[in-house]
Order: sequence, then structure tokens, then C-alpha cells
Amino acid sequence: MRTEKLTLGQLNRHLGYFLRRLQLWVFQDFIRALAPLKVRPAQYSVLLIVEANPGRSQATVGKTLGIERARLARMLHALERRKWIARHANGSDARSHSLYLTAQGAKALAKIKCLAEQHEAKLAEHVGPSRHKQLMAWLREYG
Amino acid sequence: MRTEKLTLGQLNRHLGYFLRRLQLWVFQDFIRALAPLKVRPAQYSVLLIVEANPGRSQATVGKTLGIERARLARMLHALERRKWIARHANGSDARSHSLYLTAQGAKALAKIKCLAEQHEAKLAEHVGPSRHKQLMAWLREYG
DNA sequence: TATTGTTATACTCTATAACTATA
DNA sequence: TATAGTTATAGAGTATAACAATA
Repeated sequence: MRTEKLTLGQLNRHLGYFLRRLQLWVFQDFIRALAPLKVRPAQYSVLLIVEANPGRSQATVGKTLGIERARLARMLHALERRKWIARHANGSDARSHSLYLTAQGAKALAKIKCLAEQHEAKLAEHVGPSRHKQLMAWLREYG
Repeated sequence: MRTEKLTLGQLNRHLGYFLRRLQLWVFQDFIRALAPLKVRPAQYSVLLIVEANPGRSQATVGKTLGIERARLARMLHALERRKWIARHANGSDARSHSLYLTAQGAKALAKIKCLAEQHEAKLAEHVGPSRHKQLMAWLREYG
């Protein structure tokens, strides 16, 4: 195999390509960092949203994160099996479930956040602290 | 369902989250824009690389794009069935295949590029032209 | 021994559709 | 009729392992 680098050609003109490459780097590092607790990025986002917004429905959480309700239902089952998330009946609407972190879930999340912070620090170092800050400010507008 | 927006909590501190949201927006728009020709982002990247670097092996192309060789093999079969990619024997190494765009593939790629450019213009408008340029310059470093 | 390409498996994520039970 | 949650299926992408042919 010839080992010289290839030219990216027209790919050089596509922001999506570079966005994807960095995003993959970030997720792979996150997954590696959180591997001891077996937490995936999407699960982490759900845990944080429920922590910050206890008692909200699956539909509301799903819409906030852009997670399809069918996918969220299965993910929540898994989180319920691990006793991290509890679903309670909602008094005003019998169709919906109110989501809460269990005590055990809160305890686990504390550890999870610690590992996630280490990952974030590594990312900040990877892109440079000032770029990390600027990218955050810019990209936040499209979340 | 209460419709007020939820707070993102600690998610606000993670660049990966916002990176992922914008990346999803970009890919979804790309897939929508290229739907008439049924081309996915990964396929498009392979076509561009082969166009810009004719005659290289699957291993080389895969390494450049970060696509796993098993995945690339299946993707190339699909592109071969569509008569867009041709695989020739490599004289110096009987194990490897040299990849080329067929005449039909080059013709299809011209149309594909046209749609991809429209998508890119929409993205530039979405994030703002100056940010598009700056993001491109920054993110290119981590590809 | 290592590499190239291939096939196979498993898991995650995305996108649907269909279903129930409520509203 | 619309919505909340569930189950199911299909396809893409990712991560492995194992294999034959070749280096």
C-alpha cells in the first residue's frame, strides 16, 4: 500500500465533512472515557436533562434532545433496569410518564459527570482552550 | 404536554453536544438534498476521494476517510452495482484493487456535486457566510 | 507474520409504521 | 382527531472476528 496522503478534492469545500470528523473524535473519546460506567453520549444527555428538569414527560425530553420517541422509550427502559431513572404516573394526563432521577441514579450521575468533565478537558486541550470557547458560543446557536 | 423549553443543564458545558446537533442538521439536509440521486454522505465522500485520487486501493481510501475496511467493501459493492465505481487488478500487489470512477460514475458525480453545492450554500446561509468560512478553517485542522 | 479484501455478527442510532390508551 | 407511549422492522454506521489469498 502506498502510504502518501491522498488529496481530499472537493471534500475540502464541505464544512459537514470536517464537522463530522471532529464530532466522531469527540464521541469516540467520550465513549472511551465513560466506558467504565457503560454510558453512551445519548444516555448521558438524557440523564442531564432529567436531572435539570425533573418530572417532565418523555415527549418533552425527546423533543428537547431531538431523540425520536420510539428510541427514547427503549433507552429509558434500559436506564430503568439500571435503576437510574424512575417513571411516575402523571396526575393531569394519564398517557404521559413523569421522569425522575432515582437516588441511585443521582449518585451514578455524579461519577459520570466527573468522567465527562475529564473528557471535556481533553477536548478543550485538543482544539485549544480559546477555540473551544469560541466554538461553544457559535455552535450553541444551532442546538 | 407542557410546551415550555427545558434547560439543558450541564449539557450546556459540552461542545460535543452542540457539535452533534449541527452535524445532524448538516447530514439531514445533505441527505434530503441528495435524495433524488440516493447518495449518502459517506458514499459521496468516497466518490470524491476516488475522483481526486484514481487508482488507489480500498485500504488507502478507507484510511483517509476513517471508514472501516469491512464497511468500505460493502459500500463499494453497492457503488459497483450502480456502475459508478470500477475495481481493477493492481499489477504490483495482487491483493489490492485499484479504484476508478467509471464514465457513468463521473457523469453521475457531476450532477451529485451540483446538488451538494446547493446544500453547502444553504449551510453557509444557515450559519452565516463568515462563520462558515471561519468554522471551515478551524475544523479542517482536526480532520 | 502481516496485509488486502471479504463475509459475518452484534450493537447503536435513525426513520417508519402500527398499535393501545388516553385526551 | 390528536397525542403519549410502546413494539416492531429496516437501513446506516460502527466495531469486531474470522477467513482466503497474497506479501
